[in-house]
Amino acid sequence: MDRRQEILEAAAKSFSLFGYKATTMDQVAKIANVGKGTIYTFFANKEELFNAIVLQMVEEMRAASDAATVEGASFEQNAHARLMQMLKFRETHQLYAKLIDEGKELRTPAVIEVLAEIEDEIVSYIKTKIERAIDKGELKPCDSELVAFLLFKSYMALVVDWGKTHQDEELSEERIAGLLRSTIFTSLLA
Amino acid sequence: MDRRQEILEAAAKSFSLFGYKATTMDQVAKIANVGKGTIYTFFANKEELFNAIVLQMVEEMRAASDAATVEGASFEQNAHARLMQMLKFRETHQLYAKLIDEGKELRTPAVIEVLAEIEDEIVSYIKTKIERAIDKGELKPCDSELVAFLLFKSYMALVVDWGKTHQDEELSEERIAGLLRSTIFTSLLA
DNA sequence: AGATGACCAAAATTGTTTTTCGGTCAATAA
DNA sequence: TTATTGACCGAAAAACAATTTTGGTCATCT
Repeated sequence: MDRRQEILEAAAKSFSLFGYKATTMDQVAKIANVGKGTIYTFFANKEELFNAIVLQMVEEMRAASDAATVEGASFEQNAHARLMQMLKFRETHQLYAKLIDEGKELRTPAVIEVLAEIEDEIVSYIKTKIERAIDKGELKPCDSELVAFLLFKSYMALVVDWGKTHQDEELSEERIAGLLRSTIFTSLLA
Repeated sequence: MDRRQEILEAAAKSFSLFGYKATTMDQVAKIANVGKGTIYTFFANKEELFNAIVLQMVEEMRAASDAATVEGASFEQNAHARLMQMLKFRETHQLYAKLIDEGKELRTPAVIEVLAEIEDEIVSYIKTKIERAIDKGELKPCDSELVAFLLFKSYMALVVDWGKTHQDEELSEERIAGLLRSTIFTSLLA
């Protein structure tokens, strides 16, 4: 068997279960059935191992988001589906949920950093989708970077933040879709 | 002189300078030139004294925001001016800046709570402005609560969050105004 | 009757000891 | 020769103990 793969799987399991800080290299070595030193022949240090795992997760998210896309549907429909899909990952995906919690509670720097990178990744993913829609003539030209940022932040606010100020009553997906349709999305149409 | 007023001024000074946690009741008593026990004849405890000070600040903000309003200007212009005004308070107003920092770094619960209340206050202030504009026929009917929330979060994202992911290069006010004009604001017009 | 500051328990801070953990590398195995 | 290992190390964290600070009270004094 591939030792590198064994290590990746063990690390993914441990980070998902215990988070970054509470995962020890001894722990990972034991789960992977390798000596601790072996890990360091594949990964320079704990943080690089962690980054590798997170990269895997980002790919999973991208795949899930692409899967939520409907060929031939409007930009609005697809953008909505993709953003909702990615935001659901925050609660659904064990590792993601764990990292969000650890970032908030423990303030682990490596985790905070990686969470910011994930969000950047999402924004630039949205940005490419906007640019493609502009090329197709579906949207009118705009500052795609800013619009992607605004869209992401808006969804975050409605999906994640709203519940915190309104006794955890989360907004229905329909209400979110309706609000954004009548504000941001229509303005973007060509 | 009014002992209650002396205490309020002393507390405002101390909270602004040192934050909530690092302000002691002995400190406030000394600055106000009263015995510590006297404070407790006017305020039930430290947190109530704190709330009284924050309430003063919220009034100041509301006044500053109203002052930024131009009679006869469009909803967009006034909403923009008011929101920018309130968001500038975050850096400008010594107490507000101190509290934001303390909430983030120290995590003082009383501070976090009060910061959330301030934001709620801002959102409901925007909400009333939206409703008034709808009544005047300037805006078409909408879910004023949600729109107010979205507007506030959008401004927060552009003014406060953008710099964090883009090496602290903050967006120009003109760029912010332009983006929101071409997305949210135009959609709201009647 | 209003104001005060010495006083108290609880909480925070500081100081000390013990344990844990990331990373290395000489020894070992293949 | 090359890949793997786990005992070992210093630094950092956790656990624990000792000390100080602080919000709040109340008997005393204007």
